[in-house]
Amino acid sequence: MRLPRTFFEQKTLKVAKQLLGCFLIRQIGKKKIISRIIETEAYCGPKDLANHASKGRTQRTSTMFKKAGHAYVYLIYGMYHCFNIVTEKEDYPAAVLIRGIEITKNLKLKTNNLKILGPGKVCRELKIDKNLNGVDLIKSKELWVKSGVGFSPFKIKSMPRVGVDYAGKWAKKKWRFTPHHFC
DNA sequence: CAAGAGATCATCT
DNA sequence: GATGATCTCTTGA
Repeated sequence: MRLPRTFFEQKTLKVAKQLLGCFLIRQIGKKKIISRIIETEAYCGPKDLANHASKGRTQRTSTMFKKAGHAYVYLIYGMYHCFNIVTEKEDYPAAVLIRGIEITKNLKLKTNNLKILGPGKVCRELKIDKNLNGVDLIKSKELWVKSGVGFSPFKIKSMPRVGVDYAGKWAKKKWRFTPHHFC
């Protein structure tokens, strides 16, 4: 079933971990792309210097201040999009970046699946662009998340986030999550 | 195989 | 006018 808003209103770190193994559904016209989330990164609140919104509310980051469950999509390095899901309460800037997915080509989840690692590649594969910025994943017919089998919490590996060296001590936080067997 | 540079533009100063 | 939550290709050992 589709994940309810209450799921995304939990603590960002918890959402990031629980999203692993959930299904990400992208509906384009009559085509449906079903994928499973296999890597996430947490961006928690205004104090997190790696978070765009740590410098305050601007036009770009205003999406992150929305209610939990909205999509935050932005363009990076002029050519790649990154897809985040807003978490926690309204007016609190926090989000989970979707870094990696696995396309499920058949209903059996074992083989024949294509792994997409890297936020830029995820968006290219799912045709996510800034038109989807601000979309409500609770209501959207184009993009939403379903609960999945999930991975055991004990198999989740955490590591430092990527590309955020400028964030000082926040850069060392192990807020990047992936199931253990993908490392 | 590792390392480095280029592509390319919305957003903020 | 500078820069970035990236990716890919090219270079060179």
